[in-house]
Amino acid sequence: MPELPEVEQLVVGVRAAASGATFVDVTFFREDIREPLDKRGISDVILDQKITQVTRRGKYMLIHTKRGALGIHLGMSGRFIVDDCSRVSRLHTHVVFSIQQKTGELKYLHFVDPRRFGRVFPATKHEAESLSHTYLKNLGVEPLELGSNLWKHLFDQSRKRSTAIKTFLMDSSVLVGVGNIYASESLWRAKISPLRLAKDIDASEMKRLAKEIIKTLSEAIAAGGTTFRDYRNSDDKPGSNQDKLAVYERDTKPCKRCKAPIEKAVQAGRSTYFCAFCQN
DNA sequence: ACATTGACCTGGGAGC
DNA sequence: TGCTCCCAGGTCAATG
Repeated sequence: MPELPEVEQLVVGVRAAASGATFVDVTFFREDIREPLDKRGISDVILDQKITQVTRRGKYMLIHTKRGALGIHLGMSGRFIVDDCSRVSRLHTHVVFSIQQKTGELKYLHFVDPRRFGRVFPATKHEAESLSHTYLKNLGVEPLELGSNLWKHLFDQSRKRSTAIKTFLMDSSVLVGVGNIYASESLWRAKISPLRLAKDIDASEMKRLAKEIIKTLSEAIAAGGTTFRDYRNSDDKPGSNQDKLAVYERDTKPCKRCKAPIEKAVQAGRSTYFCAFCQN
């Protein structure tokens, strides 16, 4: 569900509310989310601990304390809402964290996830700092951190990959943060067909693609993320980037560049949207 | 090592 | 209205 821009938005919101605050309580309402909640481990890492920083790695948010970090992944339908109220007013609220801000004010972090594909987990200090936790250790590069070197990384990693370029972009061991929406959007902007094999993309095409990935993600962050269905930021508000999408869920509608009808294909079990006329 | 598929869940929309 | 079927911003284990 949320891809890099959405998680980045979330991190900014949680950082604003939680930096310097202290975890004072946690209540678990449901333990059997994707991985059974490690209540003991979570409590050990956060309770009575001050929040030192809030960071993002790929689609994971990490809320750090002196003892380690609380890891959050929203899966497809998760929300993480900063609320003034502890009352569980939303269906599928699985965990509520109570924090006390520096001002003494209490805030409540609600983890809500209907489909339960998300994750809430503890990481030790070492696992959090060296990113060696099981969920973090195999993640590929951060597109926005690599900048102008991104194309070279993608180029090198793809030389022997006979999978489609779109599927390759969504491989989190290569590159993090690009999911189903932004993979389609970046390829449209770069005028590259999602159906082509990764190894067949030449250097100049990969430069174009890398540049468009960075632009696509950055613009989506600036627009507050993309809300198709479930995504909400930490204030429980939708983003506005869905209004700017060129191809995602626009099949049969005219291409914004050449007016040919946008097509839909299925790759690795996921829908891909593209213009067969101007993406080559 | 790499590619593909199915499994994990609930909710909403389309079609009958 | 109500039913069934299909689809959805992601990962990961299992299989070839």
